[in-house]
Amino acid sequence: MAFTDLNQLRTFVVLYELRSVTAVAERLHVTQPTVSYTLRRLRTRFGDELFRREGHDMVPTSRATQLFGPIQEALAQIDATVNETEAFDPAKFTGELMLGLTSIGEQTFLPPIMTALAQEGARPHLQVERLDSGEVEDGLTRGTIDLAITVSMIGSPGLWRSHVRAVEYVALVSGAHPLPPTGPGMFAGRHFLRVSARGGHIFPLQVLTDNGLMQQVVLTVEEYATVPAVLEATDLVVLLPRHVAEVFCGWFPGLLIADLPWPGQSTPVSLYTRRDASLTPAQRWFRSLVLGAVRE
Amino acid sequence: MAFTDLNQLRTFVVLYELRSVTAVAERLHVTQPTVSYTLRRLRTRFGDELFRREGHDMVPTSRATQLFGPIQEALAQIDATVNETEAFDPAKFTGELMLGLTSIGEQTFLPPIMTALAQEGARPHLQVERLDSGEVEDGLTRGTIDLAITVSMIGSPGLWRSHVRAVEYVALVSGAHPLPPTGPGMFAGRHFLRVSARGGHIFPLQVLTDNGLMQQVVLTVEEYATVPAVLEATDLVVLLPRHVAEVFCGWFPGLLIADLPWPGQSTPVSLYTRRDASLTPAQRWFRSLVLGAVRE
DNA sequence: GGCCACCTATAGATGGTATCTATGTGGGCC
DNA sequence: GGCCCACATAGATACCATCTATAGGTGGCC
Repeated sequence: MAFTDLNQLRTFVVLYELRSVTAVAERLHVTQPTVSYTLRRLRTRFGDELFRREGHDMVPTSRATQLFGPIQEALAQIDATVNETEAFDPAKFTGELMLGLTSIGEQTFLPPIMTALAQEGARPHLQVERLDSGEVEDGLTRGTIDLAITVSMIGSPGLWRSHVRAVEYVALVSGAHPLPPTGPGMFAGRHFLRVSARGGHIFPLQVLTDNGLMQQVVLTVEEYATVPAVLEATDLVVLLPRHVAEVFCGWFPGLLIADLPWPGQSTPVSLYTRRDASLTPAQRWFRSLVLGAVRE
Repeated sequence: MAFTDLNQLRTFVVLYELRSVTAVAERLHVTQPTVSYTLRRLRTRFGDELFRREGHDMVPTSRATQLFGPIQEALAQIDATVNETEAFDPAKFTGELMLGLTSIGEQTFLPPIMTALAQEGARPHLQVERLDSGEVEDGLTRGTIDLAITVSMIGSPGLWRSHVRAVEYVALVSGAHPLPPTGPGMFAGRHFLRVSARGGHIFPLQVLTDNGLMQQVVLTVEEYATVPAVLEATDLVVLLPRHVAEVFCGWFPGLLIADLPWPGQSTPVSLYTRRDASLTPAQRWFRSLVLGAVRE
C-alpha cells in the first residue's frame, strides 16, 4: 500500500502553498503541463479533486488540507535530515525572512528585533508584512510568512505558539481635553475614535459594546497609525494597548494616557511559527532571536 | 538543495532494516542490480559509503544510522497519512506481530496477552522471539520486532517506553532445604544457582557481587526455564523476580519463596515500541492491548 | 454581452533514466 | 585453495516523466 512515487508529494506540497499550477511549474523548474500531469496522477491516487479551480486560485479541498500538514512536515524533516546540518551561522545568512504583523505591532516590536539582529551581526533580508488577523494562520501554514506576532489567538495544531506579553488596554486623549479620573462615568459626554478589529484587537469593540458606548463612536479608521494625529486635533478618545499608546506619546508629547475603569481580561500577544519539524535552521534561529527581543 | 529523488529513500530505509541488497530487491519487487544502482546513487548523493559489506551483512555506517531514524519516521508518517485511515478493526487483522521478550517473560506476560487477544476476538499471527537484552533496541529500530518487554533500560530517543511493573527479587529454594528467616546471614553456607544476565536481569549479579557471595555460586545457566527442576533436586538458592518465582511455584509446589535481606532497588520492567509516528495502526492497537494486559 | 487575457487540461512526440538480463568481482567458509 | 553466495558493473531496453503545441475554461473589462 506504499505510495509509489514520493516525488509527486513535493509537487502537492508546493501546489498547496502557491495555489497555482503555473507558479509551481516555475518554482520547480518544469513546464506547466508537467505539473498538470502530476496533479492528475495525484487526483487519481487519492480519489479526490484535491484542488478546485476557483477564479485565479486553485483552492484545496478538505482532503487536500487534511493531507497537507503531515506531508509537509514529513518532507521538511527529510530535507532537514538530508541536507548536511552545517551549523547555521547567523552572520552569514542573507536569505529572506517574512515577518507577519497585525495591527500596529511594528512600532513596538520592530526596534528591539532590529537591535537584536545588529547585536548578532546578522543581516538577513527582513520583510515585514501587515496582515489581517484571519490571514495569519493561512500564511504560516502555506509558508508565505515565517513568523507572526499577533494579538489574536490561533488554535491550529500545526502551529507553534509562544507568549510574548500581556496586553493592557488604556484610553488615549489629547492633553487639551483630559479625561476625569478613572471611574465608571469617565467617558460621559465624550466621543470615541475606533480602530477596526481586522488586526485582531477585538477588546475595544467588545468593551464599547458591553458598556453601551457604541453610540458614542463617531469615527472608525483602519489603521492605528492615523490615530495620534487625529487625537491631537480633536477631543476624541481611543482605546488601545498601552505599549502602542506609549509609542504615540513619544511622537506627540501632548497626548495623555488614562487607565480604564473595566477590569482588563486582555488577550495576550503571541508569537507563531510552524511546528519545529517544519522549520529551517534560519527560521528556528530567527524565532529564538525575536522571542528574546520582544518577550517581556 | 532539495532531495531530487525521494523514492531512493524508500530503498535506503528498507536496506537499513533488512541489511541485504538481495532481500531489499525481493521486498520491493525489483531485481538486485536495481537496488545496487540505487545504493550507488545514494552513496554519491551523501558522499558516504552508507553500507559496508561485512560477511553476509550490509552493516550501516554511522552516517547511515544517523540518517535512518528521521527518514524512517518521515516515510512512516507519509504512509500513515496517505493510506486512507480506514478504522483499524482488530477482529479482521490477521497480519504478523513480533513480540520480543528477554528472559522468562513469556511465563508471566504471554497468558494475559493471549487472554486479552481472545477477548477482543483478534487472531493475529503472534510470534514471540527470545532476545538478548542488547538486541532489543536494534530489533525495534529495524522493525524486526514490533514490541518488546524487558527489564533492561533502553534510552534511545527513537523508542517509546512505558512502565509495566516493578520487579521485586526474591530467593527461591527447595522445600527440602528451607532458608532461615530473612536476615543478613541467611545465605551462610548455602550455594547459588545463577542465571546469566543476557536477558537484562543484572540485579542478582550485582547483589551477589556487592555482598561477597560470588564465591558461593556453583552453577550458572543460560535459561530460567531450567531453574525449578534443578532446585527441586538440590539445595541451591536462586535469586529471581517474584513474578517468575511464583510461576515456578505453580509448576513445582515443593518450592519456597523467601524475601531478600537487601533493600530492592529494582529495575522496572518496561514495554518498548518505536515512536508513535512510526507505528502502523495494528502496532498501535497491539501496544495498547499488551499494555492493558500486563500493566500492574 | 462578447472579446481578451490568463490559467489549466489534454494530445502526441521525445529523451532520460530506472529497470532488466548477463556477467564480473570479492569475501566467507569448508 | 576452491566453492558459494552476495554485491557491483555493463550494456540493452522499455517505460514514463517531461516537453511543445493546442484546446478548454473562467474572470475581467470595455
